[in-house]
Amino acid sequence: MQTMQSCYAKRFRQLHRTCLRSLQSQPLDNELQRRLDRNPKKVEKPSPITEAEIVKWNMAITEKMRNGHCDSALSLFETMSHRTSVSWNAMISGYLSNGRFDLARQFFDRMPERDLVSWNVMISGCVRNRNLSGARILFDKMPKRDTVSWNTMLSGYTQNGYIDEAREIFDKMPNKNSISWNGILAGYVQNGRIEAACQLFESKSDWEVVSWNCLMGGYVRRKRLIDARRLFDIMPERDEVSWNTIISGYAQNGELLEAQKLFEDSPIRDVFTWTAMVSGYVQNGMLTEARRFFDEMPEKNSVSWNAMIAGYSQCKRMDLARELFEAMPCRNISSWNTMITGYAQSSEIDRAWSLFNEMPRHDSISWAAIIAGYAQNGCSEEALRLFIEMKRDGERMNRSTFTCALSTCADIAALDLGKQVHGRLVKAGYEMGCYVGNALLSMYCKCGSIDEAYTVFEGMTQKDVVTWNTMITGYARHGFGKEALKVFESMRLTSINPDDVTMVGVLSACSHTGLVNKGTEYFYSMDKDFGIMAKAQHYTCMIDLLGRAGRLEDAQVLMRNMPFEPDAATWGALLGASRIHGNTKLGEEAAERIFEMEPDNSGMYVLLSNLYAASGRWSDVGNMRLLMRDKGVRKVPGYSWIEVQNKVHTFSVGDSMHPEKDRIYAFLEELDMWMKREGYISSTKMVLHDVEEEEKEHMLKYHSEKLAVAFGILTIPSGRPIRVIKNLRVCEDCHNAIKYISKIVGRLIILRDSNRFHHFDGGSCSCGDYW
DNA sequence: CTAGGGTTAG
Repeated sequence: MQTMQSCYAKRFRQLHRTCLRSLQSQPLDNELQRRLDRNPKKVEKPSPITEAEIVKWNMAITEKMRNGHCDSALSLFETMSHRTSVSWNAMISGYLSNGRFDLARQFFDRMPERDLVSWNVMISGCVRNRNLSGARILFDKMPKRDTVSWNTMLSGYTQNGYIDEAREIFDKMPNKNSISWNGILAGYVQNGRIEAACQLFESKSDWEVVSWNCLMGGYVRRKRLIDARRLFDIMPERDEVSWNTIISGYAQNGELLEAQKLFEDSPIRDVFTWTAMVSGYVQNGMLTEARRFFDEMPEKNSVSWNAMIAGYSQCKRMDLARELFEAMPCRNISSWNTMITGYAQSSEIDRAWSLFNEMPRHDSISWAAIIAGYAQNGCSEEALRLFIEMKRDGERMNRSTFTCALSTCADIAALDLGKQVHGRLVKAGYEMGCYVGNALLSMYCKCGSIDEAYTVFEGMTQKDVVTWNTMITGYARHGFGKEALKVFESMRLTSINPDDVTMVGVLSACSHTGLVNKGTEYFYSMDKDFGIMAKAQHYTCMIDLLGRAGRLEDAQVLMRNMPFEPDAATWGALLGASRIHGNTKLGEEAAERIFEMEPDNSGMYVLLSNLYAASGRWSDVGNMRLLMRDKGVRKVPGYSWIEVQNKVHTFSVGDSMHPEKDRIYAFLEELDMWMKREGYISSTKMVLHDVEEEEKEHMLKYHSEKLAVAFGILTIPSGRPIRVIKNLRVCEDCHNAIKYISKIVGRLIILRDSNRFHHFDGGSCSCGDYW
């Protein structure tokens, strides 16, 4: 067991390294070095500068930095003839608060004599950048440490979820002040260990009001309003934060009457109090009330405006949001971001984009919002292009943009790009926690690289239920049912409980592998073993499982007895089973029900016409086509794509646009000859087995997936798998043909269709011709 | 340069 673990850890590191290598090294910032090395401007009469003057200069630098004018601060700094460590520190902390960690670090490394504050500033910069190991190195290296140094390390650990390390720091530190005590308390609170926080809180009595508020805030965040209120009532002194915390607690949780009562009782009503009320009403969808409070507010800041704008935008009232946005006296970056998010989520991506271009400055949230906007509106390529632009803009990727990038790569199955993102992730020094790790795992699964997915999975030191589910479902969708079940069995040995998603994965794994008895066993023991009630999805899995195994009768009985109304997916499972087993009558009935529920589902017409074709009812095949035309069912054009050397090549049926088309077509002709020699017979009569529209054999040969596969064989070096993605289900003839092709050329071909993965190898497919 | 409350992404 132990050696297995370290073996995977090693493979995980190797994967990291290969991803890192695929990145180009970043150019060094030589320009800055030149500017710093340049001699300070010679003053005609070198008059001795007074201490008061130095202080004035330093304050000016701090002021410039506070207003975000890094360049003016730098010119001031350069012009100074006497720089004290305070000047250097002002530059460093200025850069840090303006998000320029790299420049801050360069100043820190170059400053002649670092004082205690310089070290502390730099450590806090690392912490704010979530670079804990960097912070720790500095902390261990610094010649002298004061309480601030210890506290910075402490809060660094707690804010990033390392509560054990934080506790170690806390226990070791020689002098503790009230900030240290509050630090460890906040650590427990922020990491969800509210009981531990409570215990600590009871172990001493001289807590400051800040800590009372902190614990109360913890209860509020966990919606434990009664506990929060108990603290509020007994705390020895209350400040405005105490009042605002309890008020916003009630407001956020829908208890607006109580919130309003406290609002009136409160001795101080500041901007926070008013905004809490507005946002409370907003979050409960009570926009009129929110607006009344908003209008009555004696003073508003940008956050108050933003809360109201967010309210309108969450209700898709972008007209009203826009009105406020235009009217507000000073917008901050959040206002812009709120508007962009609103437009993106109302499918008005063009408006989001023009605001994005209008806004004065972008932060990581603006980028995440616009990128997610494009990705969610189906423009994955555009989203990925923006990532590159984001880097050019100097915005560093954070956990959010990384996960967003990974899921976008997963959507279009861009494995090479995904690996580059993986490389950047490693380079940026992110620890493989669940948040990032799950996205990475899912990317490898959806990009068809199931082995690398498993490497990531084994390498992850922290796994949550999502991690396990992703791996199980990943294996199931790739047709590796046994592996999926193995993962599930090892999950049962951990303390993490399976949930309903896990069981959908497990059941579909059984179904794809034909493990009828095992699946049935899991299905009926779900409730007893894990306390999971079967949902409609689980019944659909079971109907699929029984149907595929040819037990169509049992499948129908189960469907009749299920406590839900069958939906299109359930009938779809039955239709699929009927197709495999050639039960036309049952198939027709299922199809009819589906057409009633989802008249536009073109995939189902295809499935039904396949069924007719399989039983030789050719006139019905023709009728289906007419029916589709009459009902105006919009055919989704089928296309496939493949990534070669970082570029995505897209093919549609009979494609004649690709620059390499002559080579591809010639190669397909040659392949065809070989395939026929091996015994392949094309099934040209199955006219509608795909929504791609063609009838003749020579056209069928050029289905988009065949074109993409042929292109892949021609361009991807041998030994590497060919990964092709198709937006619809793969058609039967292509599936058959690709099996032959995999044997003839001796290559592994991995095809992702709209439903699942097919691994073609040596003439057979991992789906066992069941899909 | 290290604590607690209101807005924006995933």
